[in-house]
Amino acid sequence: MSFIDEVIGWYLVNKRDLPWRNTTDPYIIWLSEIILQQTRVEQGLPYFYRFAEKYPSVSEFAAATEDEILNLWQGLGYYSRGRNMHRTAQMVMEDHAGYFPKKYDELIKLKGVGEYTAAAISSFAANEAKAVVDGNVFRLLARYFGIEEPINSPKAKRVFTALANELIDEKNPATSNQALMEFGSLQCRPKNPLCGSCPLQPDCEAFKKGLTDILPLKLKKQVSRNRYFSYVLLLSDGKILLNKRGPNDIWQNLYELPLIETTEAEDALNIVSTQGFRDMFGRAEIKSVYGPVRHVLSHQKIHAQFIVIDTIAGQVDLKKDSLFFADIAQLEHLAQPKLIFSFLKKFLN
DNA sequence: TTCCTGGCAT
DNA sequence: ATGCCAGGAA
Repeated sequence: MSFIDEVIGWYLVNKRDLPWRNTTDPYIIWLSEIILQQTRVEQGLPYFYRFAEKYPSVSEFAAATEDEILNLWQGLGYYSRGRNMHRTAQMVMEDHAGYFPKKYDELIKLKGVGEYTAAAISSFAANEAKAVVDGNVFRLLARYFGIEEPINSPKAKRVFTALANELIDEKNPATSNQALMEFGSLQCRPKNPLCGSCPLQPDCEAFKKGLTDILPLKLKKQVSRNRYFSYVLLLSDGKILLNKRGPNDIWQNLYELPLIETTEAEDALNIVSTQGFRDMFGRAEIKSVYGPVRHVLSHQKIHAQFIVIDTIAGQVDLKKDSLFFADIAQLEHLAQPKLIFSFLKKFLN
């Protein structure tokens, strides 16, 4: 039996029953695929249900505000996915009369939809024979064929996509694609792959050569930079001072506390005497300090401390127009990075 | 603690 | 080539 037939046979027996596998609605499939980018099924599943329920079709999604989308997205990470989805929903309403596209060539034009997602939606919704190549497929192919090209090298995507397109079952592209990913995810998993029960074991190059632990090869990522965030918590009359983050940095359009950033770790006492702090708050009394709290992103390590201060609201200078007072009760409607909402949740309760 | 996983945009 | 996020595993 051929490689792909083995994998499909395994899939039909072992597949998980996931909600987006029981539909050919490209909107629902798109929803699930974007949520599942860089995200585990178990983590994405509750978000998928929330989005599918609140926005049953692309028109409801497009009618929402970006704040509403990001609020529902809160905690999932990679927030550009949420922002791009919002723009894409509006593109679909305007350019496609509300009919979500299902052909690869149209899908690839949408914001946040790259080669993988376009192949996934077009094959699942319209049985287009485009091979999906996600992390699971990279790993499975690298091992089975003993490919030593690092999967994050510049040419890797070309090489693996070409191979996957040769292997795809042209008669059942949707099942073929699902099967490859599910097999990679559950059987040929990153750590401790289940070679003992693997139907591909006899022909697997990595297994035969004892290379399952080192394949796929991956170039080392560079070190991350340190950033020191001193957040200022100012409560006044049941209101809290917030900042909406802007472009060209992490957490775009999300809400956080007012922030003094420094290049080194600084004591809270030094922070309140910086020009940036004085501009915003004038003189203030430090009531307490929490931290440091470390928060790791792909290329940055955030060292945060939270400085609780006391001052008179009237003295606060809101000249930075991204600063504003919000009702505490309003907080749950404003999307915040995990670092912020975890702290506020703990502090305010 | 540290390490690792995971698509797209620029 | 590099930045974006969170959480599970080691």
